[in-house]
Amino acid sequence: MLKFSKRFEYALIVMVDLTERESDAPITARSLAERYHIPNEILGKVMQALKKKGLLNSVQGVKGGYCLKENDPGRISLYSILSAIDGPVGLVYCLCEEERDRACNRHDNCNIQTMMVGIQQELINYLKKMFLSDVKKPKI
Amino acid sequence: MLKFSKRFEYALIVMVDLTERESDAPITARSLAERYHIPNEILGKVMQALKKKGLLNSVQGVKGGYCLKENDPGRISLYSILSAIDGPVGLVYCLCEEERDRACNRHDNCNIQTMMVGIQQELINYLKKMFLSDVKKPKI
DNA sequence: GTAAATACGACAAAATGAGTCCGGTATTGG
DNA sequence: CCAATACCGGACTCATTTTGTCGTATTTAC
Repeated sequence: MLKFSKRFEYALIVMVDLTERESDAPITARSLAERYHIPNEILGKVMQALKKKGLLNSVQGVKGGYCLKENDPGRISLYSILSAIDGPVGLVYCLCEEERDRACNRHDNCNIQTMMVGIQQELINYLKKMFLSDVKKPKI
Repeated sequence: MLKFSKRFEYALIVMVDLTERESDAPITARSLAERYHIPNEILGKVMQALKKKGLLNSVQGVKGGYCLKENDPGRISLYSILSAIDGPVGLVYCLCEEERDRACNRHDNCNIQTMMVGIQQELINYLKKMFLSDVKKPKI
């Protein structure tokens, strides 16, 4: 039904939260989970994924936690967050590199592929141009 | 994972097909299903939905079938097709009128709502501006 | 050493989507 | 009239995906 995943929502929430903090002391996943009413373990995995993709740094052990790798919210695009969590954007299977095998069997007589490419590109371009710094002032 | 539904793909395929025909004689759902390798009953329901939403006309009985209600492909927007099949676009539950009850429990301290509204509006605007006549010449 | 935290994999539960089956109604053509 | 065709629509199953849970390591501050 064309919905963002919860995981992406969670990721967005914590990324925005982290950009709004002054201190860059590491924040635990647990404290963020409690603050935003997100299941603990889930948020843990989401943040691990964000770390793996180079969006967050992590510190293990007591007093550990996560903090932004790139501190300038004007350089963190929504696209980087989305693709970190949900993998590469592919509105239909045949446009998703890693899922080509699940594509339809229309191939040569597919009459909508060109259109799909256009829609997808438009969406991706927009998400690449939207940064966390744009939160309060959405581009119409 | 932010994917269009198969039903929407199917709807798009048949709508494009119908705009490319010269004759406006009704086409059976079955023949289109066979042509594009789409399960018969599924396509039937998709086209029924398109009819209900005023995008197609239908003729019952032998020699019956479906044809476009609006013949000018420059007046059929992708948005009208998407919302006919998948209901109103709502990238997250809290932005979907009919699913407010499933929204999160962050409410007042949700820090991403403004951003979400922006993304969704951008997508909707684009889909409203894209018509079937733009199929072969996608806007970059 | 213990407690608190990340890291990670396997699993369970819930939600969604895709597809099937059934019977009904309308219309054409013989 | 009758049979065949095709639209209509609801209930259901099945598969996939998403979401969430559990358990267990590993790291580190104190």
